[in-house]
Formats: sequence, C-alpha cells, structure tokens
Amino acid sequence: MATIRDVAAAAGVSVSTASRVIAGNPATSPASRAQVTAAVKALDFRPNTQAQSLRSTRTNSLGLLVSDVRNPFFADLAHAAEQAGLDAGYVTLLGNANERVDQQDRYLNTLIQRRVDGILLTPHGDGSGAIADIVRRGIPTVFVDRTVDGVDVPTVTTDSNKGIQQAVQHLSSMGHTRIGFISGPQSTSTGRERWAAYTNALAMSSLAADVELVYFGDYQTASGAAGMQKLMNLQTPPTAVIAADSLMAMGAISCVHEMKLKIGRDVALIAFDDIEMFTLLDPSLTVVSNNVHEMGKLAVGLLIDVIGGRNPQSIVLPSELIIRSSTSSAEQAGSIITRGH
Amino acid sequence: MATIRDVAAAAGVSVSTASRVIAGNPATSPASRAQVTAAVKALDFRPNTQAQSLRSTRTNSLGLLVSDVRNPFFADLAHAAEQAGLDAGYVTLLGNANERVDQQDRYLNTLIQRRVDGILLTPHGDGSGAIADIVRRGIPTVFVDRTVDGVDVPTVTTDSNKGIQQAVQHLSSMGHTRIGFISGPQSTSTGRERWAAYTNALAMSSLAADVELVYFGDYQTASGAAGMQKLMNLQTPPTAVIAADSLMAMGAISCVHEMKLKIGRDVALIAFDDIEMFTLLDPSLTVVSNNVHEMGKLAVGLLIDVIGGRNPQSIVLPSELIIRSSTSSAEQAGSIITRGH
DNA sequence: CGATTCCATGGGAACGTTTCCACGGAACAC
DNA sequence: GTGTTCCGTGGAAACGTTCCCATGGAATCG
Repeated sequence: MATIRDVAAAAGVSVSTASRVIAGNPATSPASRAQVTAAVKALDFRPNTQAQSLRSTRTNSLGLLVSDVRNPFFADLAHAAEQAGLDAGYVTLLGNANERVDQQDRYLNTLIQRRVDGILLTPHGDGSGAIADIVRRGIPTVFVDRTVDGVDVPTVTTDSNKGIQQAVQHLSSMGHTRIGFISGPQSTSTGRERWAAYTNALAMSSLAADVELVYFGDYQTASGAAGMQKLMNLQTPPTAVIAADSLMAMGAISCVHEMKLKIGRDVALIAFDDIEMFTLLDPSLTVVSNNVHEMGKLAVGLLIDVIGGRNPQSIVLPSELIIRSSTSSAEQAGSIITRGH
Repeated sequence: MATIRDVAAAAGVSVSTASRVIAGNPATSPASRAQVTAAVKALDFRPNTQAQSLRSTRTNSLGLLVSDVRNPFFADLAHAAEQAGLDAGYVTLLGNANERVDQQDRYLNTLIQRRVDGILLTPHGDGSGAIADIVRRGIPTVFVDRTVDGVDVPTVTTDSNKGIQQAVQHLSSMGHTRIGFISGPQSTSTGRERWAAYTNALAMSSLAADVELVYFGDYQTASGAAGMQKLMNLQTPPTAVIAADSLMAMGAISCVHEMKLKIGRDVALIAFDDIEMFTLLDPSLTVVSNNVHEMGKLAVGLLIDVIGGRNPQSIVLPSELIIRSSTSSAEQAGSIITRGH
C-alpha cells in the first residue's frame, strides 16, 4: 500500500510538501500541488488514518452507543446521528448495549481505547463504572434520550410531560377513568419521568391513581406483553393503556391479540414513540410522538460543540399527542381527527 | 493520558517488558507480571489503539455497510453482525448507504482509509467504483444478502426460490390466479432473483404471466405504496400481491388502507422478510421468512475466515413460507394453519 | 541598493506502540 | 569444570503521518 513517502518521491517533492498538499494547506505552490495531486491519483494513495490520529490526536470518529438498534427508535436515532456525523466529517462507531450495564461498560472501554473524539450515549445505570471513567477522563460526551443523575454532561432529551398529559386528557375526555400504564424501568430517567408525568396527569384530570394500574417493564417487547396481561387480568381491568415505549406497545398489542380482544374496541392504547409501522396497524395507533431524527441531529451538534471546547446548553424537545384510531371504539373511528404518516 | 512508558516506569521495568505483559506474552516473569499489572491498574492505562494498529497493521475493526439501518431487516443484520464481531474481538463501524451508490462508495473509501481488517457489505450497483477498489486492494470482504456479478468474494445469501415458489403455490391453492408482484430494483441481485423466482413459480403453477402485474420498486416504503396503487388501479387488479421486501410491503399496506380496503379480504398480501411487527398486524402477515440473525453471524464467520487467509465457501440459506392470516379472506381465517411469532 | 518581510520548501522529531535483536545469567548435560 | 541451551530482559528501530523549525530565494520597502 502506497505511503506518503511514495507519493512524495513520485511527485519529486519532500514528504512535508506532499503532506501539505494533501491536507489542503495553502502554503504550497501550484506546481507542487499539481504534481502531488497527480501522484496521489496515480498511486491511489489513501492516508493511513491510524498514523494521522496518532500524530494529530484526532480520530475523526464518534462513538454511538445505543441500547439496541433493533428498536426502531434507536435505529432512527442511529441513522440520524450517523448522517449528521458524516456531514461533519466524522465516522460513527456503533455499539449495542442490549439494555445491559456490563455490555455498555465493555463498549465504552473500547471507545476509550479507540480514542474516539466524542461519545453519544443513551446511558444505562447509575453513572458509575465506565460512565465515570469517560467523565473523569474528560472525553466529550453527550447523553441522548436519557440522563443520569449527578453526571453533568449536555443532554438532548424529550419532555414527556406535555405529551403524556395530552394523552391522559384525551383518554379522559373519551370517558376513560381507569387508565393503565406500562412503565419503563425506574433505573432510567425516561422511565422515572414518564411515570411521574402519568401520575401528575391523572391528578390534573381528577382521576384516581391506582397502583394496580401500573406495571414496570424494561422497554423490551416481552415485558409489554406481560404488563398488558397483568393489567387485563385485574378484577377491574383498565379501559385504556399507555405504554412508555414502542417495543412494549408492540408486546401489549400481541398480548391483546392473543386474548382475542381488539385494540380500540376492547381497550384503548397509546404508545410513547412514533414509528412508521404504528400507522399501518388496524386500528392505527394513537401515539405520543417525539422527533427522533431531530434528536440525533441536535445531539451530534452538541457533541461537536463539546469537542470544540464549547459548553453547550442541554436541549429538551417537546412531545406531542398524535390522535389516530386506537383510542376510539370501532364505531367512533370515523368521527375522530386522524393524522396519517 | 498514561502511556506504556509511564506504566513501565511505574513498574520499574522496560517498555518491552511492559508491552509483553500487557499483550499476554508468556515470556515474562511472575514478578514483572505482577508489577506491570499493578501499574496498569494504578494509572488506569488503556493502550492506544492507533499506535497498536500502526505498528501491527491490524485494527481489530470490521466495516459494516448496509443500505439503511431503519430497515428492520438491516437492523437485525447489523445487530447480529455486531454481536458476532464483538465476540471475536472486533469492533464494528456501521455505515448507511441509503440505497445509493455514491454514498456506498464514499463510505467504502472511509473504510479503506481506516484500514479495517474486513468489510461486510450489502452491495449496490455493478461492482465498479469503490467495490472494485477494495477487491483490487485485496481487502477481505464478504457480501451479505446480495451479490454482484463478476465480483468473486464469498457471500451469504438467501435462496428466495423455494419460499417464493411456496408462496405462489399457496396463493394458487387458495384460488388466486392473478398474483401481483412488487419487485425490488433490478440493479440488485435479490431484485433480479426474486422476480425470476416469481416468474418461474407462476409457470410451475400454470398461471399466466402478465407484465402488468409486476411493478419495479426500490425496496423503500414509498415505492411499495406506489406499486400497490398501480396494481389496484389496473382494469383487472390482482387478488393477491407479493412484495419483495418488508419496507415495500409496509408501503403496500398503507396504500390499501388509504383506499379503504382491507388486506386479506380485498387483496391477499405476502411479504418477503419476516419482521416481528408483521405478526401484530391485523390480519397478521403471511411472509417468506429468511433467517437474518443467522445470516449476520455466518457472514462474520466467513469474513474472519477470509481475514485469516482462508478461502471459505459461499453460503446460501433457505427461505420458507410462513402462513398467517393475510392470505385468507376474513371468513376463512379460522381454518388456516397459523404460526405466530 | 541594502534591509526586511514573505513564502514555499525540506529536514527531522514526535505520536505510542510492537517486535527484532542482543545480552547476561541460570540451568543443564557431559 | 566447560560448553550449550534456555529464558527473561532492555535497547532501539519501525509503523505513516503531522508539524515545528530552519533555510534560501523572491518580493517589498525605505
């Protein structure tokens, strides 16, 4: 494989000059520019990134560690972040933590070793372990979607309050008084925040809070199914359920199907996170939507700020209720304002 | 940040000895092993991967370039490949080509520069451009899902023939004679193969092939909707449709919904690619299933073989029809053998 | 016309590892 | 006792860049 030495030799200039031309340094004559450019093309020279990074201490790479790319929410996030990073000249290392702290730590360690310029993370756990390491080392980091108490890094999150409040209000206005909640794990900030938002919203709509109506899942499909089953088997089951993420909503739906019941007719359902497929369901799903794409883009922006030594403000994006058909009985479906995808 | 020099100094040994201990080289005394290990821990030393790679010419990284992680098929593939890679000590660089040759080439160039040890690729285009570059440079490469004519690298693909044949047979046995096909782009091997399989299967079931019944999409959601619309607006629309991938199937479904028609009752639908959500639709979708997880795992295995200098055989995985409810009218639904998720 | 500035250039050190080579001492065989 | 082998160790070169510094010639200024 050709090195910059070969290029310099072929162009009849020194290594320094070759390096300057390749780096776009203006302190070069048109003549050497032309010769080096020609040599680069002729030898099909590609600078060795390892050597560049070793010398310049920049790797032009970002680490993106999400819980699971198979979750459409994170897939969207990964896509948005990767594209935004690419536009800024960064390549993205993707890791899946599989909602497990040990895998997260393992991956963060790899990212430290690789000397990535910055890390984008949907954090899990309490900020000890590898998260403490990256903070201590001062590696530029931005948290996305979730935060960690006591860890002071910029974040991009969604304010679930408004959306969930709208959701409860909407259900209440449709006559629902027993509204179940399939919550995320309380070890995540989103799990805690959404549960609190739900509790608040109940109070604001003057609905009684019944602990029986809350199930604590883990943001994975299976726990959504388990939660729905538990709720529907109550002596007085809820007439409406809110699921705190898309995967648990999917699990809830499959559970309802297995019970030979129908969403919208037998039980209303609202999911947090909007994903394309929810519009295809019959009935299409009412959701609390958050702008994942924007989130990814903004997060990369913040991270680049941090890398640049600036101290950006955290960003909180709004959430919003999108009413579709899953929150009305079949008979009413026609009369509801719907918004497709 | 601590370097191996600092470690050696702290341990009271030479850099060479420190390096040996850290690398697990057996030519070390228990005494120096203990001291170096202690020093590593005390200084929280992490070897600089750039320097290691520069010297050893191995980066322990794989490049994975898929069309779009937001496509559940590729998300599954990415997850499987990433986990398999991690188990073998590799970290994965993920790229999205967005089904575009120029983005694919751009990313492949990045991977060349990064000196990844191997590349996993769902190739797009005709094997010119950057694909030719990586082959010429002898960079270990494995194609997944798709192949490229005339490019001789190991591949892991799915044999669509059996599945599509079963699909047509199944539809034919249900009395369908006009079966539409929303095809993938003919610039991809899977696009060509699945179309051919469909045509063959029609002949085997003694059904007439009508060019009107085939629409050529691009594996994206929008083209599935467009295809379905075109098919349903024919003078004699098909009574059943096969979509060549999950995204186009999703588009087709949304189109059917918009026409106020119902899958299964007004038109039967079979999708290629099984994704979890298809089991949640009402009616649940009959699919031709391929084992994505296995595909990713095997592909990484092949790639590691190639990296190791071996010359592994390409692998072809089978596809299989999974009958659910979307291929029966509502009335018949009860009598069909179904298989959940 | 001499002094100063500017600019393109080349030499060479440095980044943090790995790895080749040489060395010295202990253990062993005769 | 000498000669051979073996093993742990340290020194130093190398990987492919970037970038600081010095150099010399052209251009500019008074």
